Amino acid sequence: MAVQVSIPKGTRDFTTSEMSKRNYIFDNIKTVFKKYGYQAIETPAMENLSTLLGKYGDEGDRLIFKILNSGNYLNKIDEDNLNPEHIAEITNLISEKGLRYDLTVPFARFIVQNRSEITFPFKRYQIQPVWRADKPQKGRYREFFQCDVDVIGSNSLFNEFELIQIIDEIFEILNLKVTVKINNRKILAGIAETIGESDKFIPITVAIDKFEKIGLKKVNEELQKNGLSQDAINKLQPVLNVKRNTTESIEFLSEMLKTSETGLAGLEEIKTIFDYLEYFKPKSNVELDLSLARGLNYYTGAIFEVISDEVELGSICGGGRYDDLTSIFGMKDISGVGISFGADRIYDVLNQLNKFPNETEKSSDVFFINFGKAEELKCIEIANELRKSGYSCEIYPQKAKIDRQFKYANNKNIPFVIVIGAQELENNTLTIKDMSSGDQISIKNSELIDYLEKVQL
RNA sequence: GUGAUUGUAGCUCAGCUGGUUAGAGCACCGGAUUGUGGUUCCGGGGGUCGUGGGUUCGAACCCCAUCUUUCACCCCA
Repeated sequence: MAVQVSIPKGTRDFTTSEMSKRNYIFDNIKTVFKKYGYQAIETPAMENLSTLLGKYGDEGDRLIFKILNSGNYLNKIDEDNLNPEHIAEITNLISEKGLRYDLTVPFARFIVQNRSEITFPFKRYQIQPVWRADKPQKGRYREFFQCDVDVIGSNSLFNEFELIQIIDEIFEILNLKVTVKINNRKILAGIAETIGESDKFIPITVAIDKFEKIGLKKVNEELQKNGLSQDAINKLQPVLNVKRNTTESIEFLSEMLKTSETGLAGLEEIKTIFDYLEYFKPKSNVELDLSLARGLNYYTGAIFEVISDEVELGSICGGGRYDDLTSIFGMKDISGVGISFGADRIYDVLNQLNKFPNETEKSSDVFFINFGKAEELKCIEIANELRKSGYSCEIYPQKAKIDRQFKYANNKNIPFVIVIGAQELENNTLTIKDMSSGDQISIKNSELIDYLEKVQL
């Protein structure tokens, strides 16, 4: 080969057919967001490192792509300091910008910076790529899209309920059967409190979060490794090893959390959400799942996760309430709740189940064969009329062999091909071929729109 | 970051214990068919075998390094 071309590790090109499928997902998600009054914002691909660093833990900091300063970025470097021990300080001197790692932290920055122009409660959605310097593997890329929808500046559990409605509506439109799992961080905190290990709350949530994946035994091992007493682990067993439906879980918790103020508050929140759901009756399963914890530690109240009932692929949507996200940027007491749809995983699920509608593949409704200058002019005239009526159509841009042009139309999945040659031009007719059946008929130019309506294109 | 794994034509892959001119299918181009695609037949172009080094009379094949692919862990969408 002449030149070796490639793209960076963990990134992808999207072909025309992949893009039409991706847009099918994005368009449907956006439509639903807008229907509930959420408005789009965008933030820059890069943020100041001071905005990003320290928000995702040490692990996260390592995964942020850093951007070299422009110009002579070495001019602040002292040669004596050039060794791996000083990597953090050196990084500070040569880089002050990084690519965004998620949409939530830039959103918090956005709120603080633009607070004077925002009407609270603020409902926004944001669909943009994010970047992580992770090692790529199955379902994990270095560049991927997040579709976030959040409402900030309102404590009401109505917002949690509305997000469940949105989840339910989107997956109904996409024709996917899903289960929405709900839990509450206050319940988890209450559990940690009642088993006497409040200070180990974070390791407990991290371990519980793995329950589905690694099973009870390994969760217990991990808890032990993190210094939980055997007594506490024993007390935790009934939470994990009994399968309960939502009602049973609520009963179980009201007994267990009797002595925990925080835990009972969380339970009340869960009850309120399920009361809303009594009226609304979602199509998806919505259940209280005590093993749901979510790794991200900025969540403080309700947490959500959505999994496909038909394909095992991890969570395809998740989120929760965070009471204090903007305080890291100096704006206190602003509570928010939001969820993020994993477009890449939803794509994989739809693809595996073959649930993309066929028309997402189609490029145009009608294709015109080009026979030469005179015929081409006629085609332009008819094509413009079709476009006015809402049909998409294209004319082959130059005279070429007929079979070549038909092949082109076939490869682009165009359902109808119109042939206007010397004969048709003379009689003011056109020949239209239905590419799926192979039938073709000759009709008057004026009958074309009627014909297309009849075949319900 | 730790441990495996992959790389041969645009794509998917064959290629024997190392042996001289590296193959197939699909795609592409031309023809059978100068107004008919998706099915048929014939022909054609396209590869310094990821890259660099080493062993050998001889390397796609063995050794080392490096990049890349995929996967598990960590973490996460």
